[in-house]
Amino acid sequence: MPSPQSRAAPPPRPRLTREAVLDAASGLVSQHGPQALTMRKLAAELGTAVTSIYWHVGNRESLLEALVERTVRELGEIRPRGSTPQARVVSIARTLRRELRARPHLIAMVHERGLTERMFLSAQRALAQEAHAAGLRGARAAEAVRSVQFTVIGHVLVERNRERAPTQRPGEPELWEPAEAKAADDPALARALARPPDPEKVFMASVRALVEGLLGPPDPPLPQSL
Amino acid sequence: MPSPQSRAAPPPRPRLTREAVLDAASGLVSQHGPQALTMRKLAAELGTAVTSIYWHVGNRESLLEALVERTVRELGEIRPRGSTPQARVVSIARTLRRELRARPHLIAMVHERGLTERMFLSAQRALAQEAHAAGLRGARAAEAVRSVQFTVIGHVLVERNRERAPTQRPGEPELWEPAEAKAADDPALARALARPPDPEKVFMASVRALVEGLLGPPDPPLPQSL
DNA sequence: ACCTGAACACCGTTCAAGT
DNA sequence: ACCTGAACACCGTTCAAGT
Repeated sequence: MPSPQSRAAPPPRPRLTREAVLDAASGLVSQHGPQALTMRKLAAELGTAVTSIYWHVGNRESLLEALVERTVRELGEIRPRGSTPQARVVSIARTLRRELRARPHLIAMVHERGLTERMFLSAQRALAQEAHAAGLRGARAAEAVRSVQFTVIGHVLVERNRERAPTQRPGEPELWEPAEAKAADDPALARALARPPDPEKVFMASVRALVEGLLGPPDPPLPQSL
Repeated sequence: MPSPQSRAAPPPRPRLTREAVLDAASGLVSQHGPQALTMRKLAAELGTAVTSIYWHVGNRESLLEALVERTVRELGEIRPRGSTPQARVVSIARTLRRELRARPHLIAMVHERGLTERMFLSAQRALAQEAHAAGLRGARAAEAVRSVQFTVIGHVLVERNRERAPTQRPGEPELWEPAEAKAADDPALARALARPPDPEKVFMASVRALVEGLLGPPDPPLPQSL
């Protein structure tokens, strides 16, 4: 007898709980996407009747909502690094990108439910501080904050889009092949566009150019030996 | 007798055709989103048996694929306007934004299937030309093209996200209310962030800043009186 | 308070049969 | 070549009934 107080009871399946349901659901979604989450599969995974799940989480839609809510909450505080406002804004952008890319399916669900922006509120505060430090004030500073915010979120969405893309015909390679390239005035440009882009490079180049356009070039942090 | 060759035939329902199926499906999707497109509703709309549809389009998934294909094809050629490369790039960005926002549901489907980028190939060509005209060459020009491309697509995705968003609690207004604003060093900034952003303004500010960061300030088109 | 199976109304898809 | 209804395997959800 493994446990003294309950003899002959069926194996120690712990009581079904809302948390257990969410965990199992999160597992299904993380691995195979939300379409893999059916109430019947979930029940099988949990070893309960389908209808028990309804008692704990209401219905499928509010189950998904709970998962999204959890994901939004999980995205932690942002700690900017760097010695100039420009560098710190770039570091915020970088951190956000990394966090988002770690949870593709769940982030997609957050996006579908229109909560992407809410997930970014703490980042928004950090950006506001840096805009202020760079000398921007009032409405202009707010505009800069939002430009960075929209651009970062946007790039992450575009990247995700590219990753899910099936092989595209006609794709960039075909369209920028030598034939076209000869006609172009810049063969090196044509060749570069024929290669698949490095999304991280594009992201960093965009963010740097945007930040410079918004905040201007950084002040030299210290008088150098010159 | 309305038509001589066929007396007593049931009303002149024209033969079911692939095009008719696509049109009806497109209507359902455009108005109520892809989840409103069920094979049974579609059949009812067309006045045929559910199974007839399968003969013409295969199955639901390839029907949706055909709709997406159509949408990608419909996005026309881009005609840049303006007298400097900078202005022309901005005009390209503007046009793309408008085209995309005219077909929200279909564009979302293009996005879900990872074809957003393919839809942008003609725009990419136009951007490459402008980057070249601005003096960028080779890999640097390609990077600029992609920065603009990613940024524009990204902003459109973010905007769509915001539009579908349910009212968010806690939202920006609550989080940037006076209480917080007092603590901030810039009350005007806090007030500006408490107001809902004007997406068009954010878009234009981002694109302008990005283009300046990438291409530099435009040359004066003509020597001015000074 | 928690769990259950039966039943309902919906799906997409296949298939043999019609014309 | 085109269209049909019946049937299958799957859904999410409700509900009365159990403990």
